[in-house]
Amino acid sequence: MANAVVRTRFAPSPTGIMHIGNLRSALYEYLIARVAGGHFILRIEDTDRERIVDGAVEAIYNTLQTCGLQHDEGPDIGGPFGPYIQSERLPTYRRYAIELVEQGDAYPCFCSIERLASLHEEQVGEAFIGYDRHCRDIDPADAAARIEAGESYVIRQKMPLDGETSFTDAVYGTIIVDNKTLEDQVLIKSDGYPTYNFANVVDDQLMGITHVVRGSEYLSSTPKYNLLYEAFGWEIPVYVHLPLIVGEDGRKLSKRHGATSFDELIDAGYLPEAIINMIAFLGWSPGNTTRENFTLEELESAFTISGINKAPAVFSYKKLNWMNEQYIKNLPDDKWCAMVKEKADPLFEEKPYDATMLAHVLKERTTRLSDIPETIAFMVETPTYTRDLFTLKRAKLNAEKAAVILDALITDMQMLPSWDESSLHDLFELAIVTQSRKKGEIMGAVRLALSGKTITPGGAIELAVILGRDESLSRIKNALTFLNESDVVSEPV
RNA sequence: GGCUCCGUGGUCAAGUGGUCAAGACGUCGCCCUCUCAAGGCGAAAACGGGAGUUCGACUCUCCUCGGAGUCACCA
Repeated sequence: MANAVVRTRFAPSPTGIMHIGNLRSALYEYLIARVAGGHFILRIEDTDRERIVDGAVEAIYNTLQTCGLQHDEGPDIGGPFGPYIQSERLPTYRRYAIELVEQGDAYPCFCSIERLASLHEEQVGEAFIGYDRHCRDIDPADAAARIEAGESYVIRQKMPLDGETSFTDAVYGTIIVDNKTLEDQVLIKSDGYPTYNFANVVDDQLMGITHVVRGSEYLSSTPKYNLLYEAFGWEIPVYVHLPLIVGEDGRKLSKRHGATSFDELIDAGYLPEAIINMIAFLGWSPGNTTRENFTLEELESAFTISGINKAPAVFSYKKLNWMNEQYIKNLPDDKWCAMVKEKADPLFEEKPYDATMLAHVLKERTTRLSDIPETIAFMVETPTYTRDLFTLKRAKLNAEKAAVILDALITDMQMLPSWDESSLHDLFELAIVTQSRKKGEIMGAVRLALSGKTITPGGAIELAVILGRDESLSRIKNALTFLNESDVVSEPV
């Protein structure tokens, strides 16, 4: 095992959304393979025919691709150990199940669902004993005859009645359980499909999986899988159980905790790279550095199994926000500009605007892409002014002063040969001198007139560039009109 | 309830017998500043509890408390 090529697999069931817990499992599985120069396999576990959701498999492909978690083998690209969809491997599971029955490690069970249900009811309040092993000792010949007669049955694993089973997990260490706490679990269901409990063992073995990576919710059933490996005489893989991702209330993350699927996070305006970086650090840390921003590529060489933590981790949206801001700030300008345009174009419609400047201004002010429309809404709405708006305490600006300032400025602005950042900058700097005003007064007055908002992304010059000459001038004129007409009680300037 | 696991600031976490117990997010304050951000500086904030072992425990042992997971013909 030590010198074998590391092979890991991501084995989701196509039951709907890609939960971030699943995504993190996929990420760690991918990373453990990549770090060791091994292979990452995708396998679809669709053995529960009732829970299959249309389009779920496509969603899995899309998510993996969007995140850059490229698999080496899988249903869509094939590989030497296919098929990679469990529903296409039924004969294999049956063959192995029969082998187990023949060697006495499993048995057919004819108990009805109803009988099982009443069994559970009787056990309420009592210590768990599970299935009562009613069919465990049926004579093989009788059992064969009943199967022949068409009676419905399942195949159950025959657990040892005493002794204990132990195994060593790469993150949780050695775990020991009494065999008498193990139930004779179902291996093959009455519909002929295997259970996860059986299929995952058979497939992991047949597909040469060396490291079984999965959530810690499987920790307590792992001894049962090991008994299966032993019954077949197979080598037990390295187990890497991952701590749970929980919500703010400490419970297993679920829908009620907010956006918990990859798609929802994307819709909310988070970048895939930020999501990956974020979940990489949920339950893992590099240890020898305090750095927290790692790209997928960097993780591919930095990841370590020993850095995986045991305690459950709370998913923090606040930290995700910060992480997303970091990634936005590091985006190449052209790429960021395209993202901004995607959000801004529909708002501006036919109105012209300077997308480059808008992107520039938004780059250090955006937490989530989905926040952009609200942030820039004022740019496409006609500003409504109040005299209070023009009161800037620190710049010592008020409505009266603003009227004077803008009045003195508007002509020069109209005459400005080139409406660009440096020209506007020079014009305002000159005004500061000629009007003997402080920068805050001039800039503040213009910014307020252009936006109608006390808080704006960017300052006077940036807004003027974004809005363009016509819109800017029109807004300043409107502001001036308002200031003059509303100036009922004139105060000394 | 049985079994299994977990327990360092609000959150993510480093720490592997000797540290004034890192760092990050968030929070608060200051600086910068045409607003808001960004950025810079600084602050508050933790080893669940109790016994041991030891010259010395966050680190080892036991107990206890708390939390979680699991007990399906779901994965």
